[in-house]
Amino acid sequence: MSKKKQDLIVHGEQLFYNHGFHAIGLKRVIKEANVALMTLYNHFDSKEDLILEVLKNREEKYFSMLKSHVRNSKIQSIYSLADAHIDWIRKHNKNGCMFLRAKEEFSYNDDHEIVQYVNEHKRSLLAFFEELDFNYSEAIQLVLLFEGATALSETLNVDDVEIAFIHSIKSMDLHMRGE
Amino acid sequence: MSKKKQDLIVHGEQLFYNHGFHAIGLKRVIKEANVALMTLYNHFDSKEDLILEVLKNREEKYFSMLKSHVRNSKIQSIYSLADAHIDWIRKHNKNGCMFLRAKEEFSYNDDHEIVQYVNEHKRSLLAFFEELDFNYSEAIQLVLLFEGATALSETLNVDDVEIAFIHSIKSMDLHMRGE
DNA sequence: GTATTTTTATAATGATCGTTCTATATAAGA
DNA sequence: TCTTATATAGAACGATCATTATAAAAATAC
Repeated sequence: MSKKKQDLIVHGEQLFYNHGFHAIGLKRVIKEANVALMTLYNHFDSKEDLILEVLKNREEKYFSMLKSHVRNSKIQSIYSLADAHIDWIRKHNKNGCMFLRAKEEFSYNDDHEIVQYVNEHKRSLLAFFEELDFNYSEAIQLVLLFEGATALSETLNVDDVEIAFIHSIKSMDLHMRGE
Repeated sequence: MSKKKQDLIVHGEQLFYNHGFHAIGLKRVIKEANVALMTLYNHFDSKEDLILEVLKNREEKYFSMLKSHVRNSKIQSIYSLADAHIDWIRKHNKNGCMFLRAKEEFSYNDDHEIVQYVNEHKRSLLAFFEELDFNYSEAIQLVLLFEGATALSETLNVDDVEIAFIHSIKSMDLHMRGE
């Protein structure tokens, strides 16, 4: 991938995530990426096309991070994944889930490519847990806890969120074993 | 409160919630509320002032709903509150938490009145659970589950979310009793 | 019924938006 | 060296944005 294109994606991700998709204009993106406007339109069809590529790039980073934390047993995996998710929040997610934010901002049209992409992304997360041999109900519970940790970190101290998050995972773990 | 002002708040809430704060212009709000532009500016200082009043109105509705579901014991209360929260999601929250969305869209400035208000709102929710005699750790866990249910309902079937949500509450309940 | 307040429609402000066009400059490959 | 692809700056497009100004119409109060 072209260096300029990469710059646009990297700085686009930062700006869109920190300020919102509608709030950030392309002028700001090209300024931050140090790229000419026509270079942006050379690499991307439109603003929404850029946003879509930013999201795809972020999804790839997140899932490859998750996959690197899978352990031998499913129980070991969830604690490892929970730690990794909190680390991710600390580094990249102080402002909520970027995918949900994208869906929210473009939800005026259910058929919108971005909306559909986010729906697929969340289904992928659910499928990821199911592939670790959690059943559907358990997988949903895990996604609920992951979403909760992300959302809660927007307004509360991440250290406190981490404690509650791990505590909830533990409760779920014990509950599962008890059955 | 004036009928016109009420209409602006009601329709503003719907539009801002469904499409985003930056994505919706005042023209759209007054059109939907059937009110003249100058009437809007007669009742509100600015767009952000309208947004703030919309949020305050929504907070009042949500908390009064929650309070009406408090039961005699804390354990009875959390199941009742969990049901009520899922009902609220079904009725008003298919697009995520409006308060978090507001914070996200105005987070370019931490000192922003809207950002501070949302922080206070979330602290109020935490305090609400603490007043039900849950300790700080338990209260955070509950808020995490509530946030998780709201976020998850954006992309997954609410019926499925409800099952996972109640299941998580149950796990937490049992874990608390076990100590 | 007169006075006062509220609501209305319309237009202008200056700014920014996404997108397109033109034309020039730079760099790489043959 | 000639060609081709890529990047640049700058202007223009039509549209929309929040906000303010003006002045007439409607509703309300005394």
